[in-house]
Amino acid sequence: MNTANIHTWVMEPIQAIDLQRRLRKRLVFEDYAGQPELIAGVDVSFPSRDIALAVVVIMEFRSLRVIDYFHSVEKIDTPYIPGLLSFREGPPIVKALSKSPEVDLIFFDGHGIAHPRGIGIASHIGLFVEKPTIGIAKSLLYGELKGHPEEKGEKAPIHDPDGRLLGYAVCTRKGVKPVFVSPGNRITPESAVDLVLKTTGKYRIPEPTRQAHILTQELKDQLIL
DNA sequence: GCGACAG
DNA sequence: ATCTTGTCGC
Repeated sequence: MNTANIHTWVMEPIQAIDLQRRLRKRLVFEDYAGQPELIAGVDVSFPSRDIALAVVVIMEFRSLRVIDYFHSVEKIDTPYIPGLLSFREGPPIVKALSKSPEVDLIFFDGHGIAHPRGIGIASHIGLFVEKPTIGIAKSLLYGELKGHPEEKGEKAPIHDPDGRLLGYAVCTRKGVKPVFVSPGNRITPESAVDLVLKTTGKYRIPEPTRQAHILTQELKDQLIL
């Protein structure tokens, strides 16, 4: 009997893949079309090979102003393997989220369901929270793109081999590579794109994730190793 | 066997 | 992700 649950992170790749196949069945495909008040952006940096620093930025949706942030530092032995990112960055992220206040929506650096087994980091971590999560990746991991958005606001669908919609490549700034948006949990591809565009300013990366990334780098330089 | 491969 | 300088373009 396998007693592995969502709180289990350390295991061999084969076991991790098996766990993903079981966990993806728990994902909820309902929609979230409300106007959030508080949102969060999550990112992770590595001050050294096996030390991960996760940051959760809390911001106000309407003003996109950073209200507060929380972080955690953890020793990580799990290597990075495409498709298993959540097993490497999950531990510090969940710990930082446990220190954070409740928000209405969370943005992650990586994919949601646009993943080989339909459960990227935004989806996996989405199972830990009771809120909608969105995955925003800087490059494609899985799925086929039909088109190339060129103007800000335009999007091109990402489909799996069977033609099912996984998410969208979204142009967040004219002339630059699009960001790949997919639902983490409890949200639809369309709403995810809508919220990404509403939280995008003058940069390619939406503010939640962008601010989290900036803080992750600044805090890294303040650590005494 | 070959190519692809989030951060 | 991380290691690293300058450089092309809006």
